[in-house]
Amino acid sequence: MPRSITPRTPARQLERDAKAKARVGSACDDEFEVHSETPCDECPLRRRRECFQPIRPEELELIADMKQSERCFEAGDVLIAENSDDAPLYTLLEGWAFRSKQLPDGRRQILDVLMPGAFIGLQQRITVRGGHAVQALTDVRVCEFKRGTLLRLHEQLPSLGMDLTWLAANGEGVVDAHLLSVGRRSAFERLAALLLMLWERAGHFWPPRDDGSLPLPLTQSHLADALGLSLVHVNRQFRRLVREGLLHMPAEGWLRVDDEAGLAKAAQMPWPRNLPPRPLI
Amino acid sequence: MPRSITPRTPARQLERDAKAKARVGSACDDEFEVHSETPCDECPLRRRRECFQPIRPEELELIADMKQSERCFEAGDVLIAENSDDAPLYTLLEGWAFRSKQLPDGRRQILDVLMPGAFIGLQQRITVRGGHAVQALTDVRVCEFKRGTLLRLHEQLPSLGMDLTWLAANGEGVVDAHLLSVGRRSAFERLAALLLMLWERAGHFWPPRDDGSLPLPLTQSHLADALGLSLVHVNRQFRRLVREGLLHMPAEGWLRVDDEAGLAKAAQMPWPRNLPPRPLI
DNA sequence: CGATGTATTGACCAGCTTCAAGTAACGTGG
DNA sequence: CCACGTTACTTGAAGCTGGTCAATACATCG
Repeated sequence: MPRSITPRTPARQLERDAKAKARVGSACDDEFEVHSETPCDECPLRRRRECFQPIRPEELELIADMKQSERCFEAGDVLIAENSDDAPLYTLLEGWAFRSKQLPDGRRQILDVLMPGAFIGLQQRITVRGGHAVQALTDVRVCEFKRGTLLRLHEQLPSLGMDLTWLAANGEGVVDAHLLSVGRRSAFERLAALLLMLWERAGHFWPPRDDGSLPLPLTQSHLADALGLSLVHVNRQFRRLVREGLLHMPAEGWLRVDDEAGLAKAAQMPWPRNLPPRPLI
Repeated sequence: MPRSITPRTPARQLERDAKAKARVGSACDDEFEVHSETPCDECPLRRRRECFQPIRPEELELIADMKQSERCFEAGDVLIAENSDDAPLYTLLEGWAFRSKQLPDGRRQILDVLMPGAFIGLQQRITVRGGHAVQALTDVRVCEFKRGTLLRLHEQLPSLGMDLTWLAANGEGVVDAHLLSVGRRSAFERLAALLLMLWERAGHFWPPRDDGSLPLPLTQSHLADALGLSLVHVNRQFRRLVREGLLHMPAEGWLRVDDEAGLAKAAQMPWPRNLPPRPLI
């Protein structure tokens, strides 16, 4: 299986991502907004009890204290460059993003897809050796933390330090699962597994449209880079999933899974798979 | 369809790994040794200043306090099963091990190779959803920690809590790099990259033999499972690396890299790549 | 000395990439 | 309003990477 032929993402695509930066019109008007619009104790994310663990008042207070500002990025913007050694620390508040790494010749691997609540930049702060890039898939709003946040969270409230360890360890688990896919699942299984996971996670944050579909702001090119496949082959396998009645795309950017159990079977995944609530910092 | 795409590790192999458990003759006589043979403040691992960060006396004291015992496993033993929800916490003291995940039908992906100093079990303690298995490649000695170690390290010494976060985040970085390989490197590049990484890391812990070779207790079958390739194809690419004069195996289980720069070039990797010292807990 | 595990090699073929071409949707500027 | 450029999605044909099957060699071991 020539996954090793390893498709090289056309330079065109990478340029496109960069060019998106130049676009105008975003959900937020000021990229450099300095004041926090939303007080942490009213953070709408925390109301999603099924996603996030409850928090104690003193924890919330410390987090609010470490919050520096909110920032907005537009779809395609690079939040963190791959080799930045002084990356900021964010929590994703709204929108989609992804983490990726690249080979010198431009081949790109998407490591993980980020949804609200994701804690961004932990690795860059810690590991010296080349980290990963983080890029926005949609317009995005993040909460930026002050310098020294990691240390202070650990020192002042060990329970939050524990949460940081939790987030880091959980992140590794997510990549582990993805590596199993890319290494040992067929193209068909791989795509099924990824779409099922995205469908499950997206359901936690966005309400379905009237037709039951959820947003999926990944292009097939993104899916290809996430799965280690070529764009063309992702398309073929996607068509097959549709043909078999497991899912369909009512509109570009919208996905509807019609047979979750069937998709899970195609993906060789256990189902259902209730994810426990996670810490939100 | 063919699950054929992805090579399925023969059941034979997995059985073999299990059977190894039954073998006799190991470096340690008693698998259930309860007392710690080595006081933490004399831990020989800590003398490797180029690998591990220095530690303060109060940190060392707490760690020693949390140490429960040392245990030995034989090559092939399963230290942690893939779906155990109550896994212990270890630090690898001697020997080699690996982390892996499996699909229901037996296809196996090796996620990471573990060498001395590796902190084992963090993910299982944290993530509920199916974790990974940990298995010994050679006879192995580990330091087992008491229950509640994670919490106490965080609560009593935030600097150690920070180290835990460091280890977890770094672990994710390692898997990220591996995922880039499996997803986007050709078979040849992939094998070169893995061997180069193992060569580099092994050099930190084991002295070269007279012929300059280092131990490499992975069979080609292990390499295949780590790289998402078939055993046969790993062999072909390995022969090619030898043919091109980049490395060779003077004896089974021993590797000698003859041209590090050339291997790095074949692997599409930056070189040299000096790894910073890491925390040792 | 057969049994087992590991490395090696050849022959064949299939999964996936590449190349190429074509459709559709959208925004732009004339 | 309509050409025109851009991006995303589709589909077909050809060929390469890497999988499968099979057989050999070689070591270690009870």
